[in-house]
Amino acid sequence: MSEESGSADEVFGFFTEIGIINQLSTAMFAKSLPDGVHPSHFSILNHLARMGDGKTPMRIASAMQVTKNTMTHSLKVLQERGYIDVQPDPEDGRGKRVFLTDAGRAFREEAIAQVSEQFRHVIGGDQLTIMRRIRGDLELMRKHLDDNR
Amino acid sequence: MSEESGSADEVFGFFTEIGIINQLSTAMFAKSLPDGVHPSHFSILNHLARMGDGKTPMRIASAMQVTKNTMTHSLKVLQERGYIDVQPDPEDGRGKRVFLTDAGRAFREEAIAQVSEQFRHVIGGDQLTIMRRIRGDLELMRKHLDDNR
DNA sequence: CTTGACTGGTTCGATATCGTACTAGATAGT
DNA sequence: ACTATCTAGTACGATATCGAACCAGTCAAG
Repeated sequence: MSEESGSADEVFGFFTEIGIINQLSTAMFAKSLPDGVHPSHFSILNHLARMGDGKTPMRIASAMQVTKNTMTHSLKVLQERGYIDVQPDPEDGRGKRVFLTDAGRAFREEAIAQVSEQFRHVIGGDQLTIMRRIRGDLELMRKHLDDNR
Repeated sequence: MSEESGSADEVFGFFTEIGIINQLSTAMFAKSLPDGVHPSHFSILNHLARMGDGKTPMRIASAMQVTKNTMTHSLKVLQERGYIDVQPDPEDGRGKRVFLTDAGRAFREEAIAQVSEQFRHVIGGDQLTIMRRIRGDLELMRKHLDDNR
């Protein structure tokens, strides 16, 4: 193998490792969420709670790294469950604004409690140490990929 | 916030970062694959080429971290495309064995070339350095999650 | 042997996601 | 002011994935 395919193997192996960790953590996450609520739905609520609501669907889609189609679908689900309130954007006739309802905020709090409980059994001191150690590098990698996609 | 929710935030942020990297790399990967071939399909071919074919669907499913339902579906796609050959397991009346065809091997080679080409433009020396630096920690984390799910 | 528990694989229904195409409103160029 | 281009959101079809239910073959306990 040439040095190019050697690094290709390295790159592929790296992203494979990332993929497996993502899948295992997402599955664990999904299991600790109440029935029928997908991790991506929770992420939207979490984003709105942390960064402030009243954002447009497109802004949320960009932040969540999904297409606007997916966001339309996810918001419909959250709206049906009464966790968000979607209103027309007063400043842009095309746009909408997404607001958290009290039920949405309550649900998020509850979900965080359940997820924390679940993860407390799996994530120990060693794991936290690893997370803190490589977090910066992960952010660098993410930013680079994001800028060069 | 208490120290527990503090570490919950840390954990959540870490896995979010992992998820975004996974999504960006998968999307990039998918774009550099020929029409209609999903990254997961390629991964199966790659696994069979690297680890040797003749494995059962269940073994492949475990290695790929997907359910057997998904494997049934993926194998059907690969078979329709003529990339694999599925035969009954002579040692187990329930089981099957999956073999790569010449077309499957050729397709894998070609895909690797295309993917390498694509990634060469995005993954530079800095990124390789990061990958090498955190690869060991990622493997530790993956193993831990895998053992404790 | 025979029966009960387990395992490999398939089928079915549900869902999250994406790509393409479309509509309606906004914005820039002339 | 008009037109062309761009953008926000939706609709539709396709697909990957999962969970639950199911069938058929294996295996162990008596």
